[in-house]
Amino acid sequence: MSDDHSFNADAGSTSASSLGANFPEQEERIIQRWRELNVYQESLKRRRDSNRGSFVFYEGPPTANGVPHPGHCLTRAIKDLYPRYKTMKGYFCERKAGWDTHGLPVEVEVGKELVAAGLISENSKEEIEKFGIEPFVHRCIENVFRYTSQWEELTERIGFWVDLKHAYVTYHKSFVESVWFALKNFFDRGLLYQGHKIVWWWAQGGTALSSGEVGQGYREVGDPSVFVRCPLVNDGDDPKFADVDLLVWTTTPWTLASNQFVAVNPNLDYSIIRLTGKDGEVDPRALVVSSALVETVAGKTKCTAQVLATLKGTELLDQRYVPPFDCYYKTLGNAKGALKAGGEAYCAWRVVPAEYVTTDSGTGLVHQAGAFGEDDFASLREQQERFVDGQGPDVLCAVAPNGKFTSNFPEFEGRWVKEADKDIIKLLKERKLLYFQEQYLHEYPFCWRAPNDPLIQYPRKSWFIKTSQFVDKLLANNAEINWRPEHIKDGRFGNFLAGNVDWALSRERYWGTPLPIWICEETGYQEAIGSYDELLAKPGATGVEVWQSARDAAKAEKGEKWSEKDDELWEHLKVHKPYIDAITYDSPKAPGAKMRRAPEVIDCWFDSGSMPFAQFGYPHLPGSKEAFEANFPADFISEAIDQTRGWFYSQVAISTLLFGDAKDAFESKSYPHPFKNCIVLGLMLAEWYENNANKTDIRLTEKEALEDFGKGKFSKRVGKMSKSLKNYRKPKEIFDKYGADALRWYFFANQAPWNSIVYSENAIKDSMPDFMIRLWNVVSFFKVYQGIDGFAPEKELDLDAVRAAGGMLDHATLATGKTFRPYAERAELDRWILGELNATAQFVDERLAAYDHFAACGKLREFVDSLSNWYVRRSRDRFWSSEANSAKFDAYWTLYESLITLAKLIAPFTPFIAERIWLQLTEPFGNATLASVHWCDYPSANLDYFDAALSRRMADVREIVSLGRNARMGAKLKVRQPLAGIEVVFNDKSSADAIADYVDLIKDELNVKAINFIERADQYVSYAVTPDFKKLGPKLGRDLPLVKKALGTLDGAAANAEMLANGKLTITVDDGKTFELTSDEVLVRLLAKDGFAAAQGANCVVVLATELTPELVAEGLARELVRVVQDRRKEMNCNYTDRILVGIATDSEQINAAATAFADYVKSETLALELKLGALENVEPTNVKIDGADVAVYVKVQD
RNA sequence: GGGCGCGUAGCUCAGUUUGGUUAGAGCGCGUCCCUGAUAAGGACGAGGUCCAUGGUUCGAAUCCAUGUGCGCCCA
Repeated sequence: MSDDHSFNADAGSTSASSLGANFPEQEERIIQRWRELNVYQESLKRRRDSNRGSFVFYEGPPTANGVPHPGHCLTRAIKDLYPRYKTMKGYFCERKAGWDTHGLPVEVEVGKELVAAGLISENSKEEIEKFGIEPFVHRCIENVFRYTSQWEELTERIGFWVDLKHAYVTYHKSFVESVWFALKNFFDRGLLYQGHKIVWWWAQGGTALSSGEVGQGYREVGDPSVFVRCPLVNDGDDPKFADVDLLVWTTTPWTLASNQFVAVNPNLDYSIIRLTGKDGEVDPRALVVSSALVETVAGKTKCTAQVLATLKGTELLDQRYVPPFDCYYKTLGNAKGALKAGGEAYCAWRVVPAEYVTTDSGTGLVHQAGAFGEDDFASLREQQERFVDGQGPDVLCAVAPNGKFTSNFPEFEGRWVKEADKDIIKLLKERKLLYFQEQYLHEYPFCWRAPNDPLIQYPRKSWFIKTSQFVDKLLANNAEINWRPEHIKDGRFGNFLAGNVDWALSRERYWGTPLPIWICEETGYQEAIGSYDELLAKPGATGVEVWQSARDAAKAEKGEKWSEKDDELWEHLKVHKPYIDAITYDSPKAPGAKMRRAPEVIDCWFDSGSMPFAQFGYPHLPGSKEAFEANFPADFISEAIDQTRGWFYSQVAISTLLFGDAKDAFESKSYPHPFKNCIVLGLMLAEWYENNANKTDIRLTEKEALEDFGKGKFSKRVGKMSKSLKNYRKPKEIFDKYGADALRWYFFANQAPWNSIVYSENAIKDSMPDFMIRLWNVVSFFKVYQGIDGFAPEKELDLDAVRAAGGMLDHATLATGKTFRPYAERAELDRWILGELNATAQFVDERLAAYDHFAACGKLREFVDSLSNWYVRRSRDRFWSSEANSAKFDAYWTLYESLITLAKLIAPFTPFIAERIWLQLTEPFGNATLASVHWCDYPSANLDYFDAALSRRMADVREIVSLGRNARMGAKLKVRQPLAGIEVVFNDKSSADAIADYVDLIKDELNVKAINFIERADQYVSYAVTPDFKKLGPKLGRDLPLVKKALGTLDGAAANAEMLANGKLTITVDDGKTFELTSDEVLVRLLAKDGFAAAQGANCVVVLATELTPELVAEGLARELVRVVQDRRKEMNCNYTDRILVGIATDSEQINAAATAFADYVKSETLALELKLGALENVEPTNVKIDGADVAVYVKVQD
């Protein structure tokens, strides 16, 4: 590292030509440099013992078994921004990468492969088990890291600094054992239990589907909607319930055999009605329906209804009824159980309450079969809760896992439930229990792997974590988290927590963290195991040999190719299926019986939520306790909003249960944890072009669509990225065309991070000019003239002192430069931009500290605009002047310091261009300056240098110039034509005095000879007086509109005069009241009068002198000549310093005269040694028209 | 069906927490200017029922209520 600057950041550039932008190419070079110099690792090392302490970042683990897409670019960019910023602020911020490796997505991928290879016939559990769990799991492991290299490439290319070498991996033994530790803790505290869960079940395939899979398979179908009579038992002998049927509604007739309850909404009104048919026949049995639906229900069978009684839903509760089928009723109909509250009640076939029952459709009474719907199951659970344990209703289920009826429903035994619907309805009709049936259109899920198989809801045994017991704590923890945007806290996330249900943890699959529960084969006694060693230490533990022999066999097969990596892999495999299943031990409860593992694996979200401690192998690995303590909780995490119920929840839930903040937690930690700040990102959308004739025929760019489909034959679409449609572009395209900084800047600067963002090439491209390109042009400008003028800060500073000060070239260091003058001695323009620089640094730092990079970007963009379009533009004369005076050095030092500081300020946002600027500016210092801008301290602002009055003055000056240009435009007088002068009319003199120093600047900018500031000029302007609403609103209230009206009718000039004379104004309004207004309670605006070349702004009016004298015209022509010659120089690729000879040949006497009169001016502007009237020999002329005359211009470089 | 978010110029979005009477930016469009910083730059213009309705208020894009359209998540 002795020669840090041997790297030429822009090889091939020469001092007298500008630096091409070439962002992508230069970024690749910088990546190379970072790699070679270990810049990231070094940046950490430099902060290891920082007295600022550490800043903790958690990487939410992506799944590496898919290709990274544009959405991942966004998360990785945001995840990089804050750690970089905090590192520069002095914090030690490690960034440990991680990989999510378990779960169904991996299994599905592998299953597909096996099908494609002909190794299994279909992607089903049965087939996989036939194939063998062992080889299947091995294939899963291989699959997990299939796209690792693509991920690593993307990570490096986008500039995401993260420690990939020491990444945590969820299938690693240490990680799995950490997860076990947490689960054992939960089990021992009674928080992990076995229960039932209603799942979407693919009966033909014998497996449950995850919600994501179910979501893919919804289709609109027509299902039967049936209205069934259930006679009330009326054992209370209430006369109003005699001969009454409940009219019960369902859309799944096949579940009626398993009916257990009828639900009503306790808050609704119900009516008992008597129906009379069209033919006058009176129904002998009355019906109970929702009062709101009486007419609708009666109308279905064209009956008229007579209301016999109206009652509240609550009055129906606990009424017993006879279910449509007696499968269970015949034996259990009179079963009772003891209630916790005392007394006893019938277990089933009662009316129960359910708030979700509505009157939108049906009858307001809903059939409930606990086995076949989540709502139904919740009702069942609610009922079970009322009873003493074991005495309440069990789940009734007349359907086998294969989707066929069991012997409990003998009429239909062996028939597929969905197919039986029709015959079930027929049977109901025969038994006169069917009131009405119709078709009902709704969305219903089908299996995504077998699109003709409808899914059914079905109960499965499952392991749960009692998260619902901790709702208050989850909410208390959540309340302390700083969410960006804020509404997540009480909105989506808070609501989700408030409605918490127990976490269904287990999965009946193969590739996942095994559930660490061992069960006695005889007594059912259960134990949780916290680590592999603990397991082996159990009395009578055996079964390791299964793993051992498999490993030996693998080793033998691989022979010499066996490596350390294989050793590691097999070490991890120890804790996975099927090897872990082979391990058994002696049951402590039954002599001779074995403890065997519960066969399930766990939800992979539990893995990711465990990463705060599992990434360190806590608490088993040596040093893990220290590592965990030092890195808990995280200061910052960020993911997209889809993680609300994913990683955000899994982390908060596990952390709250495990670490709580009270005695019932494993170890008490104060809220919030496990993260303090979280930026929730919006969704990334794709943009594509769709063939109007065929919507699946798409193109990713407008150009391709135009070529392939033809004009007007396609439409632009914006929407979710879809793997199947392949409607998004590869990140690499953007990197290669515009660079990673361009993409990062687009993400950071274009919208608040929680808004959804379109991944659009045009949008990315469009966000470049006003920041990246403008900034680069300034750097390029600086380098060009620095080279010409030989401005060399490294020669003015003491290199040892530079090094001793940290090599960061901060203000104090630069101030020791020989020609560096204190700000106070510099021109207003310099003091202005340095003030803006400090204000910008202050603002950006403050916004980043508040996790508000969007606002920070706005400020940075504004500063670059000021620097480029005002500071450099207005300082060009000083850079171009041939004199080496202090004004020139001031300009160089000001620009140099601005760029150095700016490079540091933007480093977290656009790390590549920041590095490149830093290297460009510090290269000559050799190793006296830091080798990377990312090792620097983040600039600290000194607001003493920011003069608010000066900032305002400059804004006024810019406004005057803008108005002047506006007036020129109106008068059609281009800026190249000099004018005699302008008059600037102010309302008060102080404004004019304030900007008196800028007369030359304004004259130059507007190309006029003189400026007059005048205070009142009634010939040019009139005055409009309006109230200052903010001040007068509270004071005048209702009278304000009257005052406004009165002010509007005043003679503005007179009112203004009175105000200036007395400092106040007395007005009488319509109803005769009089008000006295002080001058700061009203606003006076100037209005330009018609008939002048003038423009009005907020504070002043600029009036142009439009008369042209022959001298002014001649000067204008001379400037035309300069422009033509400069154009020619550029065409000829002259160096900036080349001297030339110029010839002008024209018949226009005016032009000849102008060339003669302004020969010196033309020569100095164009670096011409000679200006000849007439042709140059052996030179091709350029023919142009100036002011209507033909002119031949000859330019030749002087050797 | 529930929850959350969003609705501002042709397009993409700021502004809304803390109400102030002339609502901003970029892109695109039009007119023009400038140019040895060139992946440039600048000025000006056209373009807005700030989703709708009602309310609070001297005053509403902003606060409240209701409705509506879209998106996301869940059912």
